[in-house]
Amino acid sequence: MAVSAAAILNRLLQPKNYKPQNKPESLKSAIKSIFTLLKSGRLQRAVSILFAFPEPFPFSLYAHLFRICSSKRAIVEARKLESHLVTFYPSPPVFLLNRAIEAYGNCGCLADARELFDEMPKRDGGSWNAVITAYARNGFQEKALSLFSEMNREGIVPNEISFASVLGSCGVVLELALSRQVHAMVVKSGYCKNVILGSSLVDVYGKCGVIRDARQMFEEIENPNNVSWNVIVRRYLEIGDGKEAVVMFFRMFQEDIRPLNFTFSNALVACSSVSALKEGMQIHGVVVKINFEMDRVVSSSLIDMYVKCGRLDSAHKIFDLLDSKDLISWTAIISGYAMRGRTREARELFNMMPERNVISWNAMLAGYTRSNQWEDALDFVFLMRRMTKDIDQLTVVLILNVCAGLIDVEMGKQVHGFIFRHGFCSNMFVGNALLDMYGKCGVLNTARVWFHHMSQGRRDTVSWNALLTSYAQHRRGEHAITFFSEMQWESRPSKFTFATLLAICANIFALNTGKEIHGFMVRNGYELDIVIVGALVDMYCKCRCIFYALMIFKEAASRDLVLWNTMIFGCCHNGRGREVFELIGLMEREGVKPDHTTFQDGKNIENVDRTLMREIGYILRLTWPLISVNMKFIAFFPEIWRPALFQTLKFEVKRQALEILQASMCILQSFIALCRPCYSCKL
DNA sequence: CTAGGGTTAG
Repeated sequence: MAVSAAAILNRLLQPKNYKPQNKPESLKSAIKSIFTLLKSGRLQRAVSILFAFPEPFPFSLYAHLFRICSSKRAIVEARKLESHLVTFYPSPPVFLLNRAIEAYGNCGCLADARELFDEMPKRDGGSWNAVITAYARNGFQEKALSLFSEMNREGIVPNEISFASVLGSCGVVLELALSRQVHAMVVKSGYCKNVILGSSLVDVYGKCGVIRDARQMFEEIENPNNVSWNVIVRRYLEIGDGKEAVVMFFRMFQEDIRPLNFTFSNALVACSSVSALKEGMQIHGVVVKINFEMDRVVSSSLIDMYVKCGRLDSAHKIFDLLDSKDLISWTAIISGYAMRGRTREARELFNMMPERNVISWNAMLAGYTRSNQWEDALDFVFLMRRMTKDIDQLTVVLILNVCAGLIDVEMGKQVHGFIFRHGFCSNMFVGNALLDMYGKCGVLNTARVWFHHMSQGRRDTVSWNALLTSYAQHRRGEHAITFFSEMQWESRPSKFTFATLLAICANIFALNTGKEIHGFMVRNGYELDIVIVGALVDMYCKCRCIFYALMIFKEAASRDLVLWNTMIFGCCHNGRGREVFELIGLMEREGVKPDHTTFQDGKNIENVDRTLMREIGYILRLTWPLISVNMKFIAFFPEIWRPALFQTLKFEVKRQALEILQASMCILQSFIALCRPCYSCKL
C-alpha cells in the first residue's frame, strides 16, 4: 500500500512537461550516468541519482551496487539501496536481499544483516549462506557454526558455498570433530571434486594439527591449484616441518603450477628454518626465472633467507638491486648485520633508513645487546626515547637487558616504573626480563619479591630458571638447589634448569646432588643434548669423578669443540696428563679443530717475554694459519708450561714445543668455554 | 552471484 502511494505521489510531483513515454529513455540515461560515476569511484553520487528517480531500477543494477557497497564497506549506501529497493518492489527477489545481507556483513554491521535475515518473508539457502558468512567474517565463528546447525535442522540443504564458509570457521576455532562431519557431508553431497572445498579441508586439518590427514586430503585433490599448494606448504611450515614444506614447494614447481608470492615467502622461511641454503638459492633462481624479483613480499623473504643462512653479502646484493626498498627489506638487512655482530654496518644502514618503526628500532637495539655492547645500547636507547614514542614490550625487554648488562639496578628500577605505568607488567616476557635484571644485578631480595609477585599464571619455567641462575651466579648455589624441589610443584623443569643446576653442583662440588639430577633426567626421559652432556662432564670432573665423566663423554651422540675442551680441561684438572694428549690426538682424528674465532686479536700485555711471544707466534702461524695470535692468550699461559716451552724453543725442538702448545691452547679454550654465558640467561 | 589461502622485518 505504502509503496504504491509513494509511487502515485511521485508521479504527481513530476514536472508538467514530463512525458510518460520518455521514461525509459531517462532511466537509461540515469543508469548510464550511474555507471560513469561508479567508474570514477563516486558511489555516493551514484546512489543519490538512484533516489532522484523514484521508480524501480533493474535488479541487476541493485545487485551490482550492493557488490560495490560490500567491497567499499559503504554501510550508508547499502542501507539506502535496501530502502530504495523495498520501496519500489513490494516483494523483492530473495537473491537481492541476500546481496544486501552480504553487503551488511562485509561492512561489519551484523545487526543489520541479522535483522534483514530475520524479517525476510522468504529465505533460500543463499540467505543462510550470506548470514553465516557475515558472522564468520566478523569474528563470530561459533555463532556461524550454530547457525549452520540451525540451517540443517530446518531442513535447508547446504551447498558448497555453505561448506566452504563453515570449514573456514572450523579452522579458526579449531573444531576438528565438526570438520570431519562436514567432510563427510561434502563427500555425501558429491562435492568431492570441488578444489576449493578440498583446499579448505587441507587447511582445516592442518590448522587442527592433524597434518597427516591434511596431506591425505591434499593428495586426493585431483588438480590442486596455487591456493591448494600454498595451503599445504604453509601448514608444513607452521607445524615446524620446514623440510617437508620445501619438498612440497619443489613438487609444486614440477607440476608446473605458478606459485603465489606468499608461497615463495613460505618456502623461503621454511628454508631458513632448516638452514637449507642450497634450496633457498634454487628458489631464488626460480624467482628470477619467473620475474618475481621485484615483488615486495618475495624480495624481503629472499633477503631474510640469505640473512638467516649467514649470507649477508648475497642479502645485501638483493637489497641493493631493489628499485623500491620498503621498511621491511630495510629492517631485514639491518637485523642481519646486527644479529651477526656487525653492529657498525647495521648502524650505518639504520641511519640511512628513510623511515623507521618500532621493529627496526628494536632490531638495531637487539644487535647491540646481542653483542654485549652495553654503552652503545644505552646511547641508542636514549636516542630512541628522543626520536620516537613507539615502544613495545620487546623494547622494554631489551632495555632491561641493557640494565642487566651494565649492572645498573638504579636504571633498572626506573624502567620498572615505566613498565608499571604503561601496563607492560602482565606480559610474561617483560616479567621475566625484570626478574633477570634484578638477578643479574645481584639484588636477589627484590628478584625474590618480584618472583613471588608473578606467582601463578604470570610465571613459567623461564622465570624459575632466571631465579635459579641469579642465585647461582651470586654464590648462593645451595639456596638455588632448594628452589628446584619447589619448582616442580608448578613448572616442568627444562634443560636450561638442569644446565644451571649441574653447573652449581660443579662449583660447590656437590657430587651426590649432581648424581641425583643426572638420575632425575634419565628417569624422566630428558634428552641429553650436547650442552647437558658438557655440564655433566664438567660436574663429574670438578667433583673428581673422572671415570663417570669419561664414560658420559664417550657415549655422547656428538662432540663439539667446547665439549672436547671441557673433557680435556677436566683431565688436566684431575692430573691426567696422559689422557690429555690422547684426547688431543682423538680430537684431531675426529676432525675437530680449534677455529680462529675462538681467539680474537688482543693488545700487547706487559710482563711477557717478547722473544717468547714471537716464537710462539711463529709456531702458531705454522700450525693454525687461520689463528691470529692473541697476546692475551700468552699472558694466560699457565706458569707450569711456560718454562718448559721456553726450554724447548731454545733447543729448537719444535715438535715438542708444538705439543705443549696444543695442550695449553686447549686448556685456554676450556677456560673460554667455562666463561661462555650460561644459556639459561637467554630470555 | 555467493566460497578457500595470505603480509615478508625485531
